[in-house]
Formats: sequence, structure tokens, C-alpha cells
Amino acid sequence: MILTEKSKTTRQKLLAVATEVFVKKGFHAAGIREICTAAGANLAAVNYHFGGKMELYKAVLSHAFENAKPPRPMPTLADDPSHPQEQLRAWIVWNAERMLGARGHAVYELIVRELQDPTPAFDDLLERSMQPIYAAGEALVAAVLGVSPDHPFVQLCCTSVFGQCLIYRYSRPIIERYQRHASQQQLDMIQSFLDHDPALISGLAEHIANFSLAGITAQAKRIGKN
Amino acid sequence: MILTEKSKTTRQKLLAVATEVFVKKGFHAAGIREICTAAGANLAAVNYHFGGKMELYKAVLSHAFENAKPPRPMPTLADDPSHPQEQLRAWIVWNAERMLGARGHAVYELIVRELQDPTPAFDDLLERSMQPIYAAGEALVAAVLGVSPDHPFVQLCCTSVFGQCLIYRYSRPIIERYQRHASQQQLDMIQSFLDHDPALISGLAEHIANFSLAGITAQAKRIGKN
DNA sequence: AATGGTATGATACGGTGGTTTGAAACGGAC
DNA sequence: GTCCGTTTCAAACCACCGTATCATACCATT
Repeated sequence: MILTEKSKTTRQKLLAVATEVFVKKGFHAAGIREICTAAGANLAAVNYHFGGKMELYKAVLSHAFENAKPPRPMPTLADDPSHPQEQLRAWIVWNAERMLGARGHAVYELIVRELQDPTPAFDDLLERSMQPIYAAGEALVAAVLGVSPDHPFVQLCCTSVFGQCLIYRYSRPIIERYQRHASQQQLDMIQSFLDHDPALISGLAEHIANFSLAGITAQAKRIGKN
Repeated sequence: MILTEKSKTTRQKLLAVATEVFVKKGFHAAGIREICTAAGANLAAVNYHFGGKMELYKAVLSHAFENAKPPRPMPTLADDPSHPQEQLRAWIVWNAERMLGARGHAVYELIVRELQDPTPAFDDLLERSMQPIYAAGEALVAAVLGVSPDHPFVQLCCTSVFGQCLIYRYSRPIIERYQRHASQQQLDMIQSFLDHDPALISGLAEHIANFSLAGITAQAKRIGKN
């Protein structure tokens, strides 16, 4: 199939709209009629350009993954092996900003959806987008704890870090519902969070880093005592 | 409607099976036919006994909420206002065990589903099951931080605590998928976690408490310095 | 045994959602 | 202008799901 200019734009429009809709409603709840009308395309367009709903979804995942490329490289232990604490802090901040910020937005929203209703496309996405990051985090935590990466505390601490990040992706409905009981100041914060305000995101990332680093070093002392 | 013995067992079977299915697949993906055949009931049974799918779902939520009543009462600041740290630790452990253990299993699994695809029954469930716990946690964190409950740090810290708990409910698919790369020791841990092994649960709760308390006291020092 | 409220059963209806079809419109190549 | 591959379009198809219907079976009461 040769892609002319016109076909490219319909395909791209479809892809963009589908990303939005899949993020907002998840794979099953999203309808191709909704996607097509929102993209100004015919109902048959999805099947023509992608071959089906699932293929469209996989294309969306790949596209979102490509667009999630971070602006700066991930900090790793190898960057500065003599200062694991500083590197760990840098990694946590980097990871949190990536997960909460606008740049990685779609991927993580989609991953979070996959967590509950895994589709066949899940494994590949997870392997490509999360595994390297998680492995780097494990290595850093292990270095700070002074144990091997297989140590149970390593997984516990890493999960604590990821849990703090993911909940902001996860509990958007709660956050939105909170608006009714919130003060004006809180309302502004919520809105700017939903808009991926970079200042707020990095503030959040700082909090998670401070919180987690204290938690991890406390566990390190606990290990040392035993 | 007078409930004879026979009708009671069908209703209860329906309720039990529906809880399982709704937990496993969520409200939308679960089918009446699936539930009825699994319960050995006729297709019309749901409409007869509950009045519709949504009413069945609400009944499941209520039933799950009733069954989640904790074995011991929630620790609050009022229990011992002079030792907020100890009370906060007790609250975190209590909350984590409740969220991760078998007793509250269904409620939290359902809440987590609601987080992504809210149904009209969400608000009520949230208000009844989460709001009191969250408020108690806020008060305790605020006491330890030495600030008012409206302080932004309070919400940040509370969210960090809940995030660490929820991720274990949330990312079950990841945990299960991890089995392929896991060691035998890890496999056993995963299995006993999925079986709600009380020893493992309280170990997890201890970790979350240690981790979070260190994080929160670090934030307290940070506030003190400013 | 007869009766009437209760429970179960088989089946059909209306709606929705993904997919398919076949014809029409486009656009460059000759 | 004609041709042919590519793209768009409206309509229909098909499977599934929640619900409604109505007949039948149950069972305590009389």
C-alpha cells in the first residue's frame, strides 16, 4: 500500500483521535464509530487503514511509546557509581516526571488501563517501556541498600516508588470528584495537574523523591542493624 | 417479596458469583449470562431477584462493603493524642492490612475498578468506605507534620501512603506476569500474596509503615527548617 | 385437592458494536 | 480522456448483551 498525502492525514487523524479515546475510555469501552466520527472519517476507515480495532489499538500503543521518548536520558548507577544516593534521587525524579508529565502521558495512561484489562498487546508494551526503567531503579536501590538486586527489600522499595507515581495516573476520577469539596487553591492545583503543568509535576516529583529517599535510607539502616 | 429458603440460596449464589465476576472483569465486561450460568440460575434470575444488572452490581457493592468490616477498630488520633507518631504507624499498618488482606479483598478490588470506569454507584461507595479512613489519616499526618490538615504536604503524604497500598491491588497483572522471570522464592511469595497469606500481608504493611513514616518525618524536618 | 403468590424456565425483542460489502470518488500514469 | 490502484462512503450484516414476556413448576395455606 502506497501512502499518499491524503491517506496519511486520515490515518494520522484516526491515530490521534483513537489515542485520546482509548486513553479516556479504555480499549473495550471505546467505540470505532465514536473514533471515526470524531476524526471526520467514515466508519469503515479503521478497518481499511488498520485492519480492525485491535490493530488500531496496537498502532496507538506503538505510536504512544515512540512519542514518550524522554527529553533527557535516564540516570543510571553507571553514570556515577560512587554516589548512589544522588543517582537514585535523580532516577526517582526522572521517572516521576516522566510518568506524571505530559510527554509520557498517553503511554502510562494506556499502561494503567492495561493493568486492569490486559489485551494481547500488553506484554510487548510492558517489556519495551517499563522493564528497562524498572531494572535501572532496582540496581540503584540495591546499591543504596547495600544488598544484591535480588534482596526482597529492593522490590518492596521499588514498588513503593512506583506506587506513589502510578496513583496519580490511577485515581484521576477521585481527584476530579474531590473538586466538589476542595478549596479554590486546591481547585487550581487539580486543574493545573490535569493540564500537566510542568511546575506542579516537578514539585510532585520532588516530593516523591524526598519521601522515597527517606524511606529507602531508613530501610538501609534497618538492614545494617541486623 | 417474602424470601423462602430456596429463593434465598439462589439470590445468595447469584450475589457470590456476581462478586467474583465483577471483581475479575469489571462491571461492563461482566455479562449477565455468564453470571447466571456460573450460578446455575436462569438468565431471567438477575432481573427477577435484583431488577437489573446495575441493581445487582449495587447489591454486590453493598455486600462487599459489609463484609469488609475490619476485625479491629481503626486507630485514630483521638485514641492517643500525645503520641501521634505511634498512632500514625498503627493507622498505616491497619489501613494497609485492610487494603491488602483477604477481608477487604472484594471492596478494594471493586473500588480500583471504579477508579477507571466509574459507575453511578461510585460516589456512594467511596463516601462510605474510603472517606472516613482518609480523613483519619489526614488528621494523623497533619499532627505528625505539625501543620493544619489543609497543608498541601498532608495530601501529598497521604497520597504516597495510599499509592503504596493500592499498587498491589492495581498491578496484579504485572505481578502475575513477573512469575515467568521470577525465582522460586519469588514465585512462592507471589502465590502466597495472591492467596492473601496473612503473614506476608502484615510484612508488606510493616514495610509500607516503615517506609512512609521515614518519609513523613523527613518532610516534617523539612517543614521545620523553613 | 385446590389456590395464589413465588420462583424458574425457554424464548424473543431492541439496541449496540465490530466487521463486511460493493459501489462511488479520487488522482496520478499513459 | 482513459485506466487502474487507492481511498471514501452508505448501508447492511452478524453476533452479542440486557431486558421483557409469558408459560410452567413450586409450595405453603386453606
